[in-house]
Amino acid sequence: MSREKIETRQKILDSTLKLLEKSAGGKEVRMSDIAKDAGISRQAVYLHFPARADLLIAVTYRLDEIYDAAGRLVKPTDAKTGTLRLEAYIEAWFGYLPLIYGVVKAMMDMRDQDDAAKEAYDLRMQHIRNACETTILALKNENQLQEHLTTEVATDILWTMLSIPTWEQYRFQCGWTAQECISRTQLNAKAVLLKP
Amino acid sequence: MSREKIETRQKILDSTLKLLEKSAGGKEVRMSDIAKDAGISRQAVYLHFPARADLLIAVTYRLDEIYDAAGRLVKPTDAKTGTLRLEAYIEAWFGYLPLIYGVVKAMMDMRDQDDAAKEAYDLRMQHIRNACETTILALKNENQLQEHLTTEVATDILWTMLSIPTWEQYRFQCGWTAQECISRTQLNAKAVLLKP
DNA sequence: TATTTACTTTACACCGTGTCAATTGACACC
DNA sequence: GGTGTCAATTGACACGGTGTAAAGTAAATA
Repeated sequence: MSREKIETRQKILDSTLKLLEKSAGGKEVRMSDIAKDAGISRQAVYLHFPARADLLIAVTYRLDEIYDAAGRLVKPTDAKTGTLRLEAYIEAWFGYLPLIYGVVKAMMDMRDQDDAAKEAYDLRMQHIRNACETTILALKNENQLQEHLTTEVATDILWTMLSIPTWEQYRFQCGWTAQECISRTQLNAKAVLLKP
Repeated sequence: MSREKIETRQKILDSTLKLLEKSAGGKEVRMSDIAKDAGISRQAVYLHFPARADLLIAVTYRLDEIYDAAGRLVKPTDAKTGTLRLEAYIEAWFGYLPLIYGVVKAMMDMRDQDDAAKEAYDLRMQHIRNACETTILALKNENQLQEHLTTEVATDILWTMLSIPTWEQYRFQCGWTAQECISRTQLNAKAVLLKP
């Protein structure tokens, strides 16, 4: 039955997830490591996922299920004011990011070797950008946005403040805690985007 | 004579530089490409540089010579006020970065495969951070720094605003021009760091 | 003339990804 | 019981890129 097949597929996904989460650099997680962890042969992995990139992409979807990405990142929409919404979104995204970091990192590394990986990554980043844009629009509607900023430029700026490399730098180069990344980014975003 | 040797070494460095600059992703510049461009055998490259990482590192030094990195990045020290200095430094660094981007990118990609490359890269970033710190100190001395910011946190923030991934995002994801990267970052830095 | 130096050619080891073919073991259907 | 099929196994291999090793060449130098 294909029952077995589905179970093995899950095992592969879970093992990949586990390995990527622990060695949060992604690079030293080879197909053979995944196979070994899942208790199957390396070739069996290729039976379920034609290439490493496909596996990584599938893992990101699994991840979203597990942590309810949609729910988390939509919640800030409830906020009453634009400013609160800005804060809530920063908190939601930078609160979610640490959970998915290992996998995201692996995707990033894969980008310049595999077009599908690049596409999947870019799509995700585009989602973040859209969320940034609606947040900026909320500010603009309340006439809170700095006058010299167009919607687009403001979106670019917020998007970059919330980019993964920015977070990585704060977290690992500057040694900030995850909470500091959130609260300081909230302050910075307000300083840059909002009227005085 | 070792005259020949030195000349060949230069040829290798120049070819590497040329190739890295044009295909500004760095990844598809192989040792064999470099050799071909320099008009020598691949093995001759290894005669001069034990490994790819060593070659890349050597290229960064060559680059600093060519563009007078030291001169450029020290000039902002002349600025009369802390604010001017902040602006001058952002302009200097983000003006220099495009020139060296291809090589820097190659170094970044090399980082997680080679410890020496990582070390060299980190050292360079540390230099940037030091410059950020002295800039912040200048602001602090003039009592221009936001009260809620310690020197260290302010340095971290500026350093991250000036990080290569941040610039990459502005430049290639957001499509900003090099000049926009400079002027908008100047505005943002002032908004975040300076008292209102 | 003999040696050294810079480089060449050829060949190969290593690693990780991905492919292929032959085989095994389990279950299902009639 | 025989047949088919499906998941997975084993073992081998191609490819691309880095790096190593050895033998040969041609010119400069002592």
